[in-house]
Amino acid sequence: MSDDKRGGVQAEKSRTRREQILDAAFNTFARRGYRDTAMDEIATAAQTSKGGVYFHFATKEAIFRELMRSTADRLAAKVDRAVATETDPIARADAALRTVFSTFAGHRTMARLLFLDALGAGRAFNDETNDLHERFARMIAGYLDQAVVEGAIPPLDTRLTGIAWFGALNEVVARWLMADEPSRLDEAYPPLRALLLRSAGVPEERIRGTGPAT
Amino acid sequence: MSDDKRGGVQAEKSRTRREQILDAAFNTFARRGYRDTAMDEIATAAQTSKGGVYFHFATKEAIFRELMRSTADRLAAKVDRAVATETDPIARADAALRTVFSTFAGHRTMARLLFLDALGAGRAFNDETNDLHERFARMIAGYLDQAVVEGAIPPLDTRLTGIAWFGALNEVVARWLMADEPSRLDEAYPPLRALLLRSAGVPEERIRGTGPAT
DNA sequence: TGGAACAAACCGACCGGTCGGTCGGTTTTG
DNA sequence: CAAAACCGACCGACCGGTCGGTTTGTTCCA
Repeated sequence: MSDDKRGGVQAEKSRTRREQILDAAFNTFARRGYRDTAMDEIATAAQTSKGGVYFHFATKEAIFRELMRSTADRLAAKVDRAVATETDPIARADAALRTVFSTFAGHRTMARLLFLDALGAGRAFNDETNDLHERFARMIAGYLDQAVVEGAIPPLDTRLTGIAWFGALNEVVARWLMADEPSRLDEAYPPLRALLLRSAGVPEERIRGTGPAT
Repeated sequence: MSDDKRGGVQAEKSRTRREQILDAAFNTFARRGYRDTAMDEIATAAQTSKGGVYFHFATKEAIFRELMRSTADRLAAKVDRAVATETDPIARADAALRTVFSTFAGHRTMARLLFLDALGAGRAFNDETNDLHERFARMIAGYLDQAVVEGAIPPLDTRLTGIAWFGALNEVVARWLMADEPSRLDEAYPPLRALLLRSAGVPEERIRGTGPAT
């Protein structure tokens, strides 16, 4: 977009200021959420004025968009690079997962910006959402505990599994809501069922065997 | 909270009106999101006035809270009931999953309210978030496709698996961000790794075998 | 070299609109 | 007639975006 080849002091300063603003916006968005962040805050944090910010960016949304994309770009590139160093598919999965984890562990803010969807609204919404997730994750974990006790599945980290199951379910439903994909939610049931059961160590015969008529 | 035993016409009407408001709020929140819903909208949709709404509820947040909780209660109860009809753990998992799916399929609004976290903010945030999820889900699916081609994992619905994996990862990270659990994100790596690999049909020996030293 | 002329970058007071919540008053019910 | 329920005009705070004006850097010519 901006291939400024002329390296004047002015253009240089401009680029720097742009980065300052992006940086300030990144931190503020990650800390206070999109809606609760005022343009004045970004301006102040970037040590400039609102007018200055609006010289570099058209709207608040534009800042957010650019931030989101570039951050995601960086993460995706990092993962791609890590994956490229391996050849075995499983080693690749390991590399990808480890890259994401270590990146987030080192940059909580990045994780917040990219992965905390509910951060768009204020505290009220956020807290309530949080409780809901916690609640369902626990519910699933409880059932998993029972299954372990009854010997239906091998012992495992039921807490983590509950969280992961809920996350997977949530995401599938969210995709359906947002993109109408699949057109009928039920279509996602068989593969998701199989995936979840497998993930808990249910033997393949049992998965195929007990499946309802679809 | 409100154990009104006296069954006067007044109290009855009051309860009805309360329900009306809750109902209107439910629909409006689900359609337009928390922040974008104005109290006047709720009032109008409930065929009353803002003053009327504020007679029954203290704040906007209180309405949302009650709505979220009661809706979650209903869903959880429904799942519990469905699960109770089965004894075999796998049949129970089936029942739970099917209940959620069919409930949501029949009540999209409920799904939106409960499962679309990003709905708290406006369109801008929502769209961007949506793109991000789509992007990473596709990325994962792409790698899974490779793994299938190379024969490392059996053929499966890579699209759905990509979505589910991302959802699981997202949720684990989100829990860490919100509740500091686990305190160090890395601690979630081994169990999540195992869970994801298992879900894709990687044999148990491979999962245990290739694991990094941690 | 100096300085006029021009443009890029920046500033912050201000505007327009929104919205949660309030309050004095009115209607309905017991 | 008292209490409950309801109404809607209004208030005050907030906030994204604008705009006229100022500062800073760049160019070019005498």
